[in-house]
Amino acid sequence: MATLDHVAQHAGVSKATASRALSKPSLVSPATVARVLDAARELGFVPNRTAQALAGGRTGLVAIVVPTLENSFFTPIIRGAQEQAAASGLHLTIAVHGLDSPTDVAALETLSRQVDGFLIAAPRGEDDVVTAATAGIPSVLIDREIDGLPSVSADTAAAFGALARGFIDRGHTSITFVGGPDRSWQNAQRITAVQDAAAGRCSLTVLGPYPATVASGVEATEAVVASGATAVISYAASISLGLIFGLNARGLTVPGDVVVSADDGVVAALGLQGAPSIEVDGEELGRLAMQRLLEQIGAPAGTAGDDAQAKLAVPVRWSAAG
Amino acid sequence: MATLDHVAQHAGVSKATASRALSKPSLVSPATVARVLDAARELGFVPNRTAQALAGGRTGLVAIVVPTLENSFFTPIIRGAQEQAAASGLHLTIAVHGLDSPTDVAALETLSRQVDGFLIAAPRGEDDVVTAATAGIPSVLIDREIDGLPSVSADTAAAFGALARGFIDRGHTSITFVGGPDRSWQNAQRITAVQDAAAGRCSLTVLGPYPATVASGVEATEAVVASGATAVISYAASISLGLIFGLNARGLTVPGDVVVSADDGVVAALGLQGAPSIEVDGEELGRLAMQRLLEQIGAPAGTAGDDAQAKLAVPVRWSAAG
DNA sequence: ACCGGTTGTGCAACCGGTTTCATTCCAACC
DNA sequence: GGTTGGAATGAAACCGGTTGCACAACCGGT
Repeated sequence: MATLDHVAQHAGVSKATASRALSKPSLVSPATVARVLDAARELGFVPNRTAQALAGGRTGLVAIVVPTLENSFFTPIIRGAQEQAAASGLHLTIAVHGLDSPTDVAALETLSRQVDGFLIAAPRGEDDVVTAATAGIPSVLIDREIDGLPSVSADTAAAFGALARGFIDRGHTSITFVGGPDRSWQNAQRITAVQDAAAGRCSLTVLGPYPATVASGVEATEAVVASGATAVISYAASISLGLIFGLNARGLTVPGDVVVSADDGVVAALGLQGAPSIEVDGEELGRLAMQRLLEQIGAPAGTAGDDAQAKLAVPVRWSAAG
Repeated sequence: MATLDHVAQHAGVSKATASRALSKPSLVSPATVARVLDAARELGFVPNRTAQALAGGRTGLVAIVVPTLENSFFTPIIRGAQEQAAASGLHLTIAVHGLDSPTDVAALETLSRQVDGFLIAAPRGEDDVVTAATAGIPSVLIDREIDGLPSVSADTAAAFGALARGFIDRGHTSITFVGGPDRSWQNAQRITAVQDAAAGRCSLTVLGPYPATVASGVEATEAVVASGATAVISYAASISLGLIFGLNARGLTVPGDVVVSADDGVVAALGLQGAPSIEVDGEELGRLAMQRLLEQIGAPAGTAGDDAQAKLAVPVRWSAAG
């Protein structure tokens, strides 16, 4: 395995110069840089990241904290973050924690000594727990806002409000919102947005909490039917799927008898005509968050914008009526 | 931040002794070990993994290669692997590659210099491509077998055979298998198993390839109906979900008119009475694979068994008829 | 011809552990 | 009583980079 020493020798320069030629070429004369680069290429030199980490004080590893891998909301985020990290030569490691217990905080504290930064998707953890976990290590929150911490969120609350208004505009007079975990920050935002949209114009039932699974959607069917609503806003694709199945099983058609919001994929897959869908671009969310983190860390990366708490717009689409 | 030097000083021993007391206590007198441990605790000493890695020649990082994060088959595997790795103090990083192109192999070659080992879930890559990627680095294949490489697979082929026999025993005379990617190793195994089970006893239609998504399951409905089968074996939970929706949309009940295999979760969620389900314990798969890898690397881990190519049984369940 | 100010380069220290080798000490043995 | 061998420990080399500091060469300005 070729080391920097070999490269330096091969290029006829010192180790220090070789190092600079590779990492800070501006400090070295162009001719020397070229010689070193040639030598490196000829020898197939790949810098040892561990050594770089030890000397440079950075590990080249960042962690993303997600409450679960099973919820398909997080996977595109991870993919986006991973790609962005890879583009800067960093590795991404995944920590699965709800960040809602002291154990989780302790685990993160240990982890924080081994990585350069955190991307935190912790919808449920208390503000102060999340804040504690980010102490002393560059961090970016995903889909969650806490005063004083940088974050990137999808503006689903706005989308849900638009969804409710859309339903009202289309003549619905009774809407049911199928909500997520009680302690979820986004869930609270969404409920507020839907309530604001419905206020005085339409009756609104708020159900929940329901976990984001198909089974849970099926289970929610009974309460949805009982609510008498003709329009349903669900917070997760899997719940919509379960709801649609549950409604069908009771002889109700979707979107004939009841309109259920879903995501683009479900609406297209099931051919739901006239149904609204919203879709969070999770990959973009992950990418943006990672960009912010890289900036904080001081790693090379395209610039992500400057507002500390960025909002990503979430489009609402109404599929063509049949 | 306390370093080994501080600990050594605090305990009144040399750095070398402190190091040994912490990592190879058998080489040090019990009394000294105790002193060092006390000092470490008092100072809140956390070993610097980067330094350990540089000195020890190991990075403490292992990578898992998966073709996608969107397919829910892989997420439990990742979780299992992650937990097992964490238990040995190692980090897991995720590389998303199909391992079916030269680019992927090059990316893995670079990655291989930065991690201690690979867990490879590459259903589609050619044998020799996968073999090339594992050259020179400890690797364990997941759900895929190639001569000469250690692997851990779920015996879904056996389960699918049992499923077919179960259908036949229950009087079905026409079975359709909805298959996955053409180049998937497991898919080939499964087709063979189903064919063997059906041979001479039952008519069999093999459809595919269909990607593992709900939309794809909906799309497959037409061909399934055309096949005239009363029993359907699908290879993925998402496809079963799409199929069930598609069949319902055509006025066919499941499992009344057509019985569709699914996984435990779907059967339970949808309350499908009398339907068969198979379920791969992905978490266990990931855990076992990681154990094997840790053994190869020489990291501390419980022993995983000794056959190089391990098979994990996949149970078939028939839910109670209504 | 002399000087302050870049620019380019090399030496050596340093990051924080692990490991080799030498040394010391003491018990067991002939 | 002298030798031998194993256990416990320390000094220092080492892993492979990065970086502070010193030094030489070269610049334009007076």
